[in-house]
Amino acid sequence: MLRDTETIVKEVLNIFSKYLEKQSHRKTPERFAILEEIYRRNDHFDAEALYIHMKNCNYRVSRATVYNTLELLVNCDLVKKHQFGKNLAQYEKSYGYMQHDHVICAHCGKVVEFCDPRVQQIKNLVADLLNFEITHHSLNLYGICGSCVKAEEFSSN
Amino acid sequence: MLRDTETIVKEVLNIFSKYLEKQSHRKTPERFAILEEIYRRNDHFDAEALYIHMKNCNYRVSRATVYNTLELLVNCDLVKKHQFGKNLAQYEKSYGYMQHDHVICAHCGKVVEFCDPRVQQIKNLVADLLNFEITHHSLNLYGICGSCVKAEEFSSN
DNA sequence: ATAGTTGCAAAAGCTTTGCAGTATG
DNA sequence: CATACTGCAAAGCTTTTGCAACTAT
Repeated sequence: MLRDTETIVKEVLNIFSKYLEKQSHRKTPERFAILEEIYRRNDHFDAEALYIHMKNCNYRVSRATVYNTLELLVNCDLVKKHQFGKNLAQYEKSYGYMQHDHVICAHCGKVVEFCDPRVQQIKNLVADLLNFEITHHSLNLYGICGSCVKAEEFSSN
Repeated sequence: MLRDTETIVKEVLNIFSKYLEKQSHRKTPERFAILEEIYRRNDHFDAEALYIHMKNCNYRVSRATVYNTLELLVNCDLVKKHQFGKNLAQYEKSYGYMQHDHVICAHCGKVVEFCDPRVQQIKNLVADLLNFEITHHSLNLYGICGSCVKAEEFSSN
């Protein structure tokens, strides 16, 4: 049974609050507002989109604070940061979500998530063989999604 | 038996030449000089480092040409482009190399290569399940390498 | 009270683009 | 000889930084 958004928002605000306390960081309204906005939205987003969205909601935040807060949220594992081949960081909320990786359509930009236990096996083996303490990973598959393939076939006929 | 650098350089220059011809692109001395420099060097590099290196070797090239040529080389599979978590593209020569992935040390920046057949299995399964034509992928593991772990233990004692 | 945070704007860093000149096919 | 390519410099974009004002503790 999936918990509703309100419950999740409460939980993450609480987790963030405890994290800030532990790290002796200040609990500013901006930080909580940004976290809340992230968890009320879906999908992947970049820093600029989040900033614009905050502005549209009449929050008075700066880009600097958005970047600052995103970094904190990444550090306490409430948000994941990705790079899907472009020079642009993409973020996504991660609390309560299963660990997953991404397939990206090079044509339409669509991002689809998937999960494969073999990724963990690879991490374990590499950590062992190469003597690394692996903290996280990034696996992106790039290609063309079904609908874009069809569109291509259509236009070439 | 590994072929020597000269042989490999000749082969890639030849491959690039044929690629340019096929695509009706011009065979300029700058393009070949850049390819040759890449294949005479090792490890990963970024566009700026390559540009500086060309300058030091008294080639008269511009950044624009470096970026332009790198894109061509990526397109004909002679060079691979990576993003190791930073907003900075890293490149590496790929001809004659086994397909591999990377482990990156978050402390010292060291990049180690590894190869695991399960990556291909994952690609096949995802292509099938999600109906994608996968063209390439990027798998990076991030962590701390053995020597950096030791250094940490040392400094905390 | 004091120092961590904020907003703003400027700067930084990587990459792309516009343009006039050059050289390839 | 037409035009793709080049160098150079400027612009573009994302992200970071400096600083004065503010505010959480």
